Amino acid sequence: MLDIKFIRENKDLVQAGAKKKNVEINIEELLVIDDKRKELLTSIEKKRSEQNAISEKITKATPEIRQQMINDMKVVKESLQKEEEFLKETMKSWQDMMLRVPNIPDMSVPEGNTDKDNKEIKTWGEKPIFDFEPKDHVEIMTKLNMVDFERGAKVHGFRGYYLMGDGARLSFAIWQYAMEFFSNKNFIPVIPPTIVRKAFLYGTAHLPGDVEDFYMTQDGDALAGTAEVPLMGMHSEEVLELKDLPKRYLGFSPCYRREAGAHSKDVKGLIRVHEFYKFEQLILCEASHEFSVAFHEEINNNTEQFIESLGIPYHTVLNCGADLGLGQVKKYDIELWVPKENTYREISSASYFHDFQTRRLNTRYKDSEGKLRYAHSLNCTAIPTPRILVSLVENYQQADGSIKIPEVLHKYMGKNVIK
RNA sequence: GGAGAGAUGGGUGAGUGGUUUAAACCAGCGGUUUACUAAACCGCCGUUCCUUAAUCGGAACCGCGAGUUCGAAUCUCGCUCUCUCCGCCA
Repeated sequence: MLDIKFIRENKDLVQAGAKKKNVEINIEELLVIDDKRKELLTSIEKKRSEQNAISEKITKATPEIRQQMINDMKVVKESLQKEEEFLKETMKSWQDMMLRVPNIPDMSVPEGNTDKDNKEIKTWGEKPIFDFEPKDHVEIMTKLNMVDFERGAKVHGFRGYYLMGDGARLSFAIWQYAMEFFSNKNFIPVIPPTIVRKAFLYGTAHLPGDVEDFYMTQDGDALAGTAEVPLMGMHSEEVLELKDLPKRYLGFSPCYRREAGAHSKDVKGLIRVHEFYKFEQLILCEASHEFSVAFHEEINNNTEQFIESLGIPYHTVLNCGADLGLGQVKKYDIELWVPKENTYREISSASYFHDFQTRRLNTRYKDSEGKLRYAHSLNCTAIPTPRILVSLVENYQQADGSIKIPEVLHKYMGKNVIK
C-alpha cells in the first residue's frame, strides 16, 4: 500500500508506475473518492464535537432543559448516522482501490510486457558439453529410482510426485548444506506456520489478485505459497526496536501452489508442482532506499554464491515492469541452465518493497529521533526443492546414467555418485 | 470436541451508563535540590486520522465487528485470541 498523501502529491508518478507494470488503475478516480472521504470525515467530526460538548452539559442541566437538549441531540444523531453510513460506503471503495494501487518500479527496471523483456545482467558457469545424448531429469531420476511420478499422480493427482531413495537423500543433503551456508550469512533460521489467515496474503500483497491461486482450508485460512507470508506476518502490528534491525530470517517451509491457469505448462517433471519446500531469505530493515538496495543486492548475491558453490551454470535477469508484482520495486530472477530443454529455468526471485508490505501489515520501528516509521522489507529465495534437482541432475549426468554429486554436498550425501 | 475464566496505555492495574477529555503506581524523558550518587519534589510521557506552512484545534481508539442510547471501557449480540480443566491425538 502506498501512502494516500504520497499518491496525492505524486499522482502522475504513481499513474506512470502503474502503466509500466501493466496495472490498470485510474488514480484520478481514487483522488475523487479521497476528496469525498475527507469531506465526510470533516463533517462527521464536527458533529461529534458538538455532540460531545452538549453531552457534557446534559449531565448538569435541569430536568426541563435536559429533555430539550436530548430532543435536539436526537436530530443531530440522525444526520450523523446518515453521514456515517455514507462514509462507510466511501471507505469501502477507497480501500478496495488503495489495495490495487501498485508500488512504483525503480528507474532501473526495464520496460516490457512479458518475461521475454527481462534483461540478462549476469551469466555464470560453463554449460556442459555432452559426448552423449543427454536425458531430461524425469528420465534420469526415474531410472535411478529417485522419483516416482506415476504413484505420485495416483495418490495426489496431477503434478504429484514421490521423492525416494537418493532423491530424498539428495534433498536432505541440499537442505543441510543450505542451512549451514545461510546460517553463516547471519540469518536466523525459522520454521514458520504455513496455514495462515487470509489477511497476511493481503499484507504481503499476494492479494488482491487471483484467490484461485491458493489452497484454502474449510476455516477460510490459506496454505502459504511461500515462507514470505508467515515471516512477514510475524512482526505485523509490532513496533520494533531500532537496535534489533535489520531482522534477518531464513525461513524453511513447505509451499503450496494451485498453479491455476497453468494447466498446459510444464506438465512433466519437477519444475512445476503443487507442493515443494523452500528456504527463503527475508529482511526487515530501516526505512531507507539505500539500505533496501544494498540488502537487495546482498540477498540476490547470496543465492548466486550458493548456486556457484553447487557448480550449476546460471544467469540472472532484471525483471521488466510487467513481470513485477503489485508491491515490488525491483526484482532479480536467477535462472539455472537446463541442458535437455536448452534453456534457463527460474529458481530464485529477489525483490524489495520499500514500505509497501509493512504499511499493510503495520510493522514499524522507532527511529533515532523516536519517530515511528514503517520498516522496509525484502526477500529472496535461498533454495527451492525439488526444482533445484532438475538442473542439478541434468547438468551432472554421466554417459552411464549416473549422477555426479557436487563436492559441497559430499559430506551430507555420504557419497560422490548416484548410480 | 466439551466446560469455565479472561483480554484496559511500555508494564502492573482501577474503573459496571454522564465530574474518567481512562485513576493510581512502576518504567521512561526533562527539571529543581545536591560536592557526587541516591532520595525527595515538580513537569512531561500513547497511536491513527482531519485541519494547518507549523503551532493551535478537532475526531477516533479500552481484543475485533455490529447494535441499544442524547451519551458506552461499562449494556446486548457475533467473532478472534489467551489461560485452566476434561476428551482426543503425532
